[in-house]
Amino acid sequence: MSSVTPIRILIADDHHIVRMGLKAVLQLDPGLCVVAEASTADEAVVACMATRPDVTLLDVRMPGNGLDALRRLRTQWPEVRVLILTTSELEEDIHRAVAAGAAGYLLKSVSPGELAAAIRLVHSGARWVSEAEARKLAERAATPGLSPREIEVLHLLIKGLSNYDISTALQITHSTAKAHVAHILEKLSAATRAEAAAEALRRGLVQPEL
Amino acid sequence: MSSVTPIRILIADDHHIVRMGLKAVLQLDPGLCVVAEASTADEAVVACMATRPDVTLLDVRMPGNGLDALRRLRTQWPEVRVLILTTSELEEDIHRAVAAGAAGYLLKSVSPGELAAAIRLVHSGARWVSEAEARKLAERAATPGLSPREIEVLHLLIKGLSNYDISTALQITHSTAKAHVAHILEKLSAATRAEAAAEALRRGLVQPEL
DNA sequence: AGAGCTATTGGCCGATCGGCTAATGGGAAA
DNA sequence: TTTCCCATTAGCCGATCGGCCAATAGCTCT
Repeated sequence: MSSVTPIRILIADDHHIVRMGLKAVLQLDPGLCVVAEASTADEAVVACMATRPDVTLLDVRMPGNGLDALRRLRTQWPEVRVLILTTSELEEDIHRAVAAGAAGYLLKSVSPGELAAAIRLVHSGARWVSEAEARKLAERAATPGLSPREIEVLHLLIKGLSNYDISTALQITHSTAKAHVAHILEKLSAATRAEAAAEALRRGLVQPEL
Repeated sequence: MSSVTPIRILIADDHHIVRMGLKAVLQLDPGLCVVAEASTADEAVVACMATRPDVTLLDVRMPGNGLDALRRLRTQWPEVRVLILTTSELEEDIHRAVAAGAAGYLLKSVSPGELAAAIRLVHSGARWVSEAEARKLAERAATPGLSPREIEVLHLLIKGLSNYDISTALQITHSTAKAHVAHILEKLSAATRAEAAAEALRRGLVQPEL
């Protein structure tokens, strides 16, 4: 029926293999048309602004930070419809993406049929977050977020610093460091700092560095 | 020159998109030929034994455990040449794969050219591990591994259990639990259990559950 | 037969943790 | 303005941690 104007799609993913796979999958559907590709966050912004696709498939984990690209796009072109397509199942990634205005969130394990359906949904103005990810979103929404200062403390805690060492590093008092750690434990529902460290990594609140 | 017999390849990956991408990339090279596909570990074993490909591209992270599939293949057919192609950069995954007899280890961010080159290398009998992963392998080899019992303790430690709670859970003495934790801290070069937890997750020694 | 690793247990001790209560000040939201 | 969150500081106290030394026993490798 609506075979007149295919949906114009931009693919933004740093994996060459994935880009090829997406093109192969999408070109099987006559209602879809890949109009541009990008392999970095910067390229994605440029390509999106230049070609003005109907839907952008974006990986949040890519060189230059895909999430930043999403934010930049939404700032300059609020009507842009970005469908996140990634392998990250971290609560934090899902939450940040949706908070930044993503129109949908899909894992790369998605089947071609579901992908096409999600693209059409997003193009029609709806939002689409896959079931498992939506559940994580709900969980995340129910728990309080850590303050920026607490995230700082969390980083040091994970490096194995004691409360005293943390207080020295942040130029605050031992009492204050203790208070931050206590808040972190409470917000993460952790009994010990070891559990808090594991939980923070599981949620994606901090990135394991190096 | 050697255009007579193309290298026969099996693709084992649970992502439909990736399988499509690999086929698209590999079919551009006349010296390569995809003869079969699998989307689970079991399928991979069956397909590999049935088609006897020259090289198998295998993702270690797939339903049914890709590593197990590798081990089963190597047991039944020791000459099998398996090239791991995955997104996992965890030291533990790399180490286990190579220890299980993988002929190579590549990340999915690999370029088509490098992929083809690696396939040819592996087919010729050589091993190929990408540079960054080889470095991690070397680091890993230099550090002592945790004993099975220590891994057990590690799991409980990450859940936030105290030494006493660990001793109760494992039906051992407080002293023994303390000793295990002390060994864990030493082997992971961690000053505290929080750092040990983070390091263990970073290396992939334990999987964040749920 | 030693050497080495693992699992186990015991005790001592100072440092650190985590819970508790309480207070101040700034900024933001209602 | 009142309320709420955040960052900050303070003290007390029992529980826990992490380092240290020492010992027994089983297993494997040499």
